[in-house]
Amino acid sequence: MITIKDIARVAGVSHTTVSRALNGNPLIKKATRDKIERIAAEMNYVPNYSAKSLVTKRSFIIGLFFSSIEQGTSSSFLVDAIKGITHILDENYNLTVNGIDGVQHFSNIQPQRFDGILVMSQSDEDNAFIYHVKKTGIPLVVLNRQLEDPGIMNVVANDREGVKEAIDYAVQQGHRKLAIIEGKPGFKSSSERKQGFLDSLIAGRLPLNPDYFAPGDYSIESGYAAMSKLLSLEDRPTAVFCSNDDMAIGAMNACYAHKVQVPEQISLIGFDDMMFARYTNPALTTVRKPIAEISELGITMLIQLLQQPETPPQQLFVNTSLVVRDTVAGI
Amino acid sequence: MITIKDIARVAGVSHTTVSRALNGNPLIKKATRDKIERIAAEMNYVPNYSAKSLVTKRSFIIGLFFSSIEQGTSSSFLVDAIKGITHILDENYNLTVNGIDGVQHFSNIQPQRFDGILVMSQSDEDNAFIYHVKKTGIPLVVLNRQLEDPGIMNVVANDREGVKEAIDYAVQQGHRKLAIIEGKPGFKSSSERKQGFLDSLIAGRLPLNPDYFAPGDYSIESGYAAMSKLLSLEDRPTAVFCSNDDMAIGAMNACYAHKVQVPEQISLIGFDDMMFARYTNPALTTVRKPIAEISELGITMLIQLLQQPETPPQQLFVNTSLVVRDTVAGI
DNA sequence: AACTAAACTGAAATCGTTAACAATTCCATG
DNA sequence: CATGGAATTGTTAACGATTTCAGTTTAGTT
Repeated sequence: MITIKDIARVAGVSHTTVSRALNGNPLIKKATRDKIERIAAEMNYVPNYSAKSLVTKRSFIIGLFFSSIEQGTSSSFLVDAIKGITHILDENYNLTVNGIDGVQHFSNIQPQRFDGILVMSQSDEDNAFIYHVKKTGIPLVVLNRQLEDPGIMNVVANDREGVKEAIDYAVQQGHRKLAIIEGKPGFKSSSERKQGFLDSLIAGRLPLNPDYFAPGDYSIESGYAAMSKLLSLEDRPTAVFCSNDDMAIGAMNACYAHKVQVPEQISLIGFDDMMFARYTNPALTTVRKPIAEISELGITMLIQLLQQPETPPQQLFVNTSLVVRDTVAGI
Repeated sequence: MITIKDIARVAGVSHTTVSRALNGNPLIKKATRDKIERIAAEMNYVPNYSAKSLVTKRSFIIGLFFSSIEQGTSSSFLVDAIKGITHILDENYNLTVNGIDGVQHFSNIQPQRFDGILVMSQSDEDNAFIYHVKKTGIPLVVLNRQLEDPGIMNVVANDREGVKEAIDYAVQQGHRKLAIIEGKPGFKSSSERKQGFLDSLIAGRLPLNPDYFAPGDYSIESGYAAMSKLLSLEDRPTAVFCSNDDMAIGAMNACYAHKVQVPEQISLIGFDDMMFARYTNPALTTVRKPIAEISELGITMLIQLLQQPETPPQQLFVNTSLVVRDTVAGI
């Protein structure tokens, strides 16, 4: 492996000059700089990042942390996030992917190891981790889950608004008996989406039937089970909002199993707009949650934070949008 | 940040002794070691990985490279791989996730930056990258795509066998007119699966109808298009093998659109067994490809390779298995 | 021509760790 | 009680970069 000293020898200058030339230090004369750059290129020089890190105290590693990657995180979610980030992040940085639940020792999370951290948070339980990171002083952006703390940079979708819009649409189509299959208890998104659902019903002065609130946990299976329960009701709802698309798919399966026609007999609305939503049968009407955009915005903010640590934390919202397909019928 | 020198001062020994004690060097007396470990724990010492890396020339970073993460890689694929790896990999290592198509400068891939590299390869085009890595001497394991080169550690599923088994099953159900929707041209998996398809037809002495070979590219859309073409044939096939589940979903949608009943009028077989395969309607009969197992085996081999660089490269096969659900009817 | 400020380059220290080699301590032995 | 080898521990020099501070050119003024 060749080092700046090798280059210095060839160029007939000191290694200090080489370091400066290669790092764009303005003190170096153009002629010298050009010569050094040429030689460095010829010799296929690549800086030793460990040495660089040791003295500059930067690791060139950005950590992306999910609540969990083993469970509860749907795959489109994870992928869209990674896509959004690698799309923006330049090649000098390495992106590492971890599950918070896999972090045994918080002590492994320190400034020397991560230049910045993105947390794709789904649950309040992430708070311990988030506050640890904050305490270490590592630049931090929390995505996807709205935080109470205004001291942390936060990028989220307005789930609540998005759901309200979708339910408004269903109401407008004539539905009066609306049910919800709720998300995983404890997840902020679950309560946000439920709130949006309630907002719409209340705005429309519709009755709230306790039977129409079915518990779920974001898994396909739970959607199936919840829907089965709703279908067994004497007074069935005419439309069901599923707190994510996975559960909507489970719900749709339950309808098939019970020989209930979608949307003729019951309407369905999902949330996320994952890749397959367009390809269910019938195609799923859902609320699009722009995870890729959230991630892109998040990494952009993080880079900003790396360059200007004094950037004041803000809370940024990304808009969801209603995607009308074929699972909601007019009444 | 506290260093081994701080600990040394407190413990009244030299920093070398501290280093040795903390690294399990057998030369250190038990009493001394215990004392040092206690102090280190009390002081919340965490080693500086940059410094460690600089002198040991190990980066504690494992790179996971996909052919692309922007396109062509289905999300369940990416996620299952990450899951499998993080499941095995211990916390001292960082896992970075990259797309080969995002690597601008091969020079960034050097031993000082990666202790080991896993390539989840889908295309011959990855070869340039793979051989660059091999040349640098970074321990390397290539997953998912079978290589010609016996000098590289390689973990793959026996796609061909798996497909043959699936087609044999369809034949056994009475099908004689079988079509295939092929995978992305240039991808090794595409030709392997096609071979498995051919193997079965040939073994069953069935005719090969050129109309029954429809091109695809692994995307849902291409499955839809290919199926539409097959359905428009005068002499339709009775069963269609789709080279992955995404295309099977597209194909199923085409059937719906053309009001063709699955499996009554046409049978469908997929490949991968992704999470949603169980939840299509009807549930998809498919070949399960154990990406998580492949990844786990791969990272295990890689760790082996890190510890014993002289481990001879081998080619390991992981078995696929036929998952019978509801898209293949008897004739 | 002499002087001075600006422009540029270099020497040496530093980051936190490991490792080669040297030095010390400890005990059993003669 | 000296002695010698084994068992421990310490000294010092890397590793490859950046940075501080000092030194040398260069160019501009008088």
